[in-house]
Amino acid sequence: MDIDMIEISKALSNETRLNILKWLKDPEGNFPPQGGCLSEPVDLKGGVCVSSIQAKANLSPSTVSNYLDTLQRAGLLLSERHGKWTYYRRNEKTLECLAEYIKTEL
Amino acid sequence: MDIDMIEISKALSNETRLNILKWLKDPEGNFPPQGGCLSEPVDLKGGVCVSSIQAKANLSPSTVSNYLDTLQRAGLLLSERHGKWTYYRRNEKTLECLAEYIKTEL
DNA sequence: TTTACATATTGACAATTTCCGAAATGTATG
DNA sequence: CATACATTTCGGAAATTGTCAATATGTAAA
Repeated sequence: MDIDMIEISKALSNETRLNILKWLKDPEGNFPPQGGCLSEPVDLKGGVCVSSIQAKANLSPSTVSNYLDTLQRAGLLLSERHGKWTYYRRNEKTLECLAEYIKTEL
Repeated sequence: MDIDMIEISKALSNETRLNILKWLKDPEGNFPPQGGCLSEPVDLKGGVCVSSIQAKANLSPSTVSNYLDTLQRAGLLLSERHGKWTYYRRNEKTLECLAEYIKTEL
């Protein structure tokens, strides 16, 4: 796993994006139940759809979509599409690597 | 110790600033001997003066001075003035707290 | 105290980022 | 297929950042 420290730092240097990351630590506690409208039951792995995140962030859909993309490109989030919805969840692997990188390389 | 994650992330989202932080992990290996012009011998604690860093970064003095200030305001560097020179060194405490913060809070 | 040098601050301009509304795309349903 | 809805992409205005040259400040030495 390679850490693009600049990309990650840029992604983390915004309050809302930081909040999204924290909120997704506890999806059940921070968001309404997900996947209720899906025809087939799917394991969403704690993923949350864009509109739930958008409602909590209180920013426009396009901005939130953009933020989620930024976090994903930095490797901090994973996304999975089911029907109309895109579910985003944390990429714990990257977070672990990041902590390790800071401890040993930085 | 409180971590201002946004301030720190902004400071880290620039290649040169990231390099400065890494260079300062090994001051003896990366910079010429420091403090040679001081009248009294002082323990510089691995600190490196601005002009040495500027020479290695290959940017203008004002830019480098600015970058060092940014890193210091984020708590990542410490500075100490001796005579005409300002010696900058890493603030390991913040780095440790940062890694810990990412592991537990983020 | 005049000079020289190390660093910091200021002012300017280009490049990038933030954030939105509008438009486009994908997907399910009538 | 036509519609509705979730999300993404696009285009642009405002704010921030990158970077420098010029200027200012602090300090030591002549």
